[in-house]
Amino acid sequence: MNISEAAKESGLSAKTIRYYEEIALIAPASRGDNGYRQYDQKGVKELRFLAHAREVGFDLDESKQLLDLSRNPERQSGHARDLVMEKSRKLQARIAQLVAMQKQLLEMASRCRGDEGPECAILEDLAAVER
Amino acid sequence: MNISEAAKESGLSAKTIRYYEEIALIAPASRGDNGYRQYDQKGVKELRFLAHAREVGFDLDESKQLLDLSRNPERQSGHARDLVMEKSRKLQARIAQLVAMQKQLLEMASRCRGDEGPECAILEDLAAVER
DNA sequence: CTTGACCTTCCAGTAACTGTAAGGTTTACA
DNA sequence: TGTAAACCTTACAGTTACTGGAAGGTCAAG
Repeated sequence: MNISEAAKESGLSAKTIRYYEEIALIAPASRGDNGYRQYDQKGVKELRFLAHAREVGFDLDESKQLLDLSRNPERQSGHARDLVMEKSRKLQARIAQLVAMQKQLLEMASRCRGDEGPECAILEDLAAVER
Repeated sequence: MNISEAAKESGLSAKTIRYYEEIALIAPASRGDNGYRQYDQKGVKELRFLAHAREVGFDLDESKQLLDLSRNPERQSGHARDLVMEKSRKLQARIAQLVAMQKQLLEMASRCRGDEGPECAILEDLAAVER
């Protein structure tokens, strides 16, 4: 199958697939007589794996580690688990940070009349020395 | 005051301040005889404003809009409020997305023994067609 | 007078792509 | 048979918001 079908099947864009090949995240695809990249089910499965890993928040480096692990029959499941738990911890921290931002935004908005006048606590909040 | 003191006072790095000047987010600082950038309280206040806006999640473009608003005495508070509410909505969506990721990570981890053996539901989850 | 801590500019690199240009191939249809 | 749309290719630039580093000028202390 050509790259656009592999894209459809995997959930990645054709551009992204070429990019993953370029940075050696995946092996170079075999080529047809016309020079077009050819993908089989095995290739698509790897692409899907990467798409899913990215979706749940792994960066490319981590996704590659996971993929290498999945390719290795000698693997230790503890490695995959460690990666996931570490990611989960980081994600938890990031969520807490965003929740705090959100709270502050709503607080600022509630103290701003939001009419045609110039008075706005939002702008004062941002200019203040400490928060 | 020199750039490193302005950095300390504003919470930005000296590098970042130069960068903000370069992209015209702030006006070019005046220079002393030695060519060093000079900052006064007004300049520091703008830098602090930007630092705070970034901290609560605005990107540089949005931060600039807010800063322009704060500089304009003819401003309408509704504009600032709109920016904040829009950001709040986007943040809410992002948080929901991260929470969903987090949930999935924990679910995957719970189904992986995490020992020296190769069996690991995490890797199967990632390889699966749909989730 | 030299050492260290400043400051300057400029260029490269980061993450993970996306956009665009310029061109070759394939397929459908009139 | 011609041609236009829809593929494919590579290569390079742009994105966001900086950070790091090199090469060199300036300043304050001892």
